[in-house]
Amino acid sequence: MLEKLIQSRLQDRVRITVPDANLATVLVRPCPDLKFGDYQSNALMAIAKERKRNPRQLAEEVVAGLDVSEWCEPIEIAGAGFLNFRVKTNAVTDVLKSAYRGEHLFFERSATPRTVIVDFSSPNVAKPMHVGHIRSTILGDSLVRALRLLGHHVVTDNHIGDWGTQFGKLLVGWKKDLDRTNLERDPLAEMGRLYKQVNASFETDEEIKTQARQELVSLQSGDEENLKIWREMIDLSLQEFGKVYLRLGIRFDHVLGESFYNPQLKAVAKNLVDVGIAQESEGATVVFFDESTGWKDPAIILKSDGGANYTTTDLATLEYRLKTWQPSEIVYVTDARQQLHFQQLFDIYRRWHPSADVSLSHIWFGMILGPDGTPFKTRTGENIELNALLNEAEERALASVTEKNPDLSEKERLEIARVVGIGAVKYSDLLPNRQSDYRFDWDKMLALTGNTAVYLLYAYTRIRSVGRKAAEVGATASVEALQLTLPSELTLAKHLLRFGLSVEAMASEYRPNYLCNYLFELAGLFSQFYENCPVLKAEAQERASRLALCELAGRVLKQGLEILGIETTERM
RNA sequence: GCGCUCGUAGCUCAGUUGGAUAGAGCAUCUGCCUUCUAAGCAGAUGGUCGUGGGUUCGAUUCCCGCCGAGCGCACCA
Repeated sequence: MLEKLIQSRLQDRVRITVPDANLATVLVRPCPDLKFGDYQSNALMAIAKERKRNPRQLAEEVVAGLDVSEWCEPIEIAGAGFLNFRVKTNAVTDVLKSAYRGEHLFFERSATPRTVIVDFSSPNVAKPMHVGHIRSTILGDSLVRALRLLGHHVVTDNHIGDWGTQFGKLLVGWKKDLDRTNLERDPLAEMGRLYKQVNASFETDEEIKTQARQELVSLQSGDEENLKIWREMIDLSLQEFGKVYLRLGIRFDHVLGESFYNPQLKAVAKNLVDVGIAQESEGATVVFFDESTGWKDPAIILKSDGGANYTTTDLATLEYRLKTWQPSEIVYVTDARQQLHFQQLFDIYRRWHPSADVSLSHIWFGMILGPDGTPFKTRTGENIELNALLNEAEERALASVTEKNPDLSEKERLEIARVVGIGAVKYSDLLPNRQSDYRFDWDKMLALTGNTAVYLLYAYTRIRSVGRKAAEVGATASVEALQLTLPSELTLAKHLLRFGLSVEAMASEYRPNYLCNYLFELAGLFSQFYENCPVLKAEAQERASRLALCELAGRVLKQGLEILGIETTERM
């Protein structure tokens, strides 16, 4: 919070001292080490360099006219030209007081809200969601939450895979061997069984192959019976996906699957040919790319059998979204392997609609690996189903809670296990840099020590426990009594002020790990405070002050976890 | 062959316009529960940031070469 005020005033001075400087680079950031101060700006060194000026001299010039004495001690110029700001305790206390009164929670809503479409999760009909969907789903959802909290208008659209060649096989299986009882009990398992069964004989059995092709053609040409079955497969799948999303606390504004765009595909392809972007090659309709891209192979728009593929669908989807919601940005959250596809998609779209004013971002992420460093699968090489994975997380969490706190009722332990188990899965997915592959490790994820959801949730329960005990003895928090005297109180308070920076950093770079690390530090600083500063045993004035500090730390921790899609619990 | 990403402590990983002595967790070792949940806290040990050059006042970060790993490159999505 304070860094924004300091930054704005610093920018004012730079504008006067160096009129042609790019003020967007004049940023105030937390110091890497508290001994330098609380906030710093390194911008003047870069500005001096561009102009071949002495950086310290420029710094002195700027600082001479810079008055931030309302919030800071005298500014220090250090080293090659760092500006170090040390905030006054009074200024920190004032921000805490306004937060306590509910005027803000250490972040500001964006002054320039954008409309952002976030495309994430996108499971395939007739297949259970599995580990491959975890990152897109959890990462995408947390980005949505962060953007919304900052005041942006977000549209979420689950672009499910409800069309494609797999339906030929599924229809054959459905008609030949559907077990209604199995279907009612576990629709996705039954559809998966049918698919596997047909698929197994597909390569060797010419008859099956022909049947599958015929069923697909028949579906695509509007055969009533096949359409009916297809719709039933979609309905059942959506119901099952809905159960998983409910467990994860995720909802979508729209579910417009690939099939929604079928009516547009031919026109899209024709238009691309008409304007000279697409051409025929080896029987297919394709788009070649400029030599400078280095992409030798073209993207296929229409296969030689006339069918469209996902580049075409994605182009139609893009058009529809722009027309329907006029977003300033569309964000696709998918795995790293689709980088080339999205680069090509964006390239084609830019050529197709050069004047479109929208930013297109592919937010990609790495793979989830098993303990041995290879892609995470079951022992038999199958994908691990998301539902089963969440079950195991809850079971493991339940064992942990039961061991640590056997006196709680079973009902309460089950609820805690749910929050902790789901939270642990989410946190372990959001903590690593999204672009790196990470190893899925149950023990690490649900470890009672280290940077885990468990640690953050435990810190939260300690805060809440202090609050409950205080209420029992009639002690109340008072923000007016707030005084930050001990180092651990002041350090904790200053960290609360940085909450907004971490949320903004997360939202602007689509990196939830920034917020995870902020919250881990917050929980650590609270624990230090908790060790060093008795709350309930303190004298009245101090007790009221510390209760207020606890309350604020609790609010920020809860809000931060909420951005990550993680619920909190009062006890554990 | 071309392209993308990566190589940081024994292990798993952070490292936010290039910035100040490179950080965390785990593991190992040492302390702290008659005190608000010890699922905690305090401290110690541990790194030529793959390697060789270059740009810079300053490089884990930017550029180039080399070594090693993963992934992707015409009709699946």
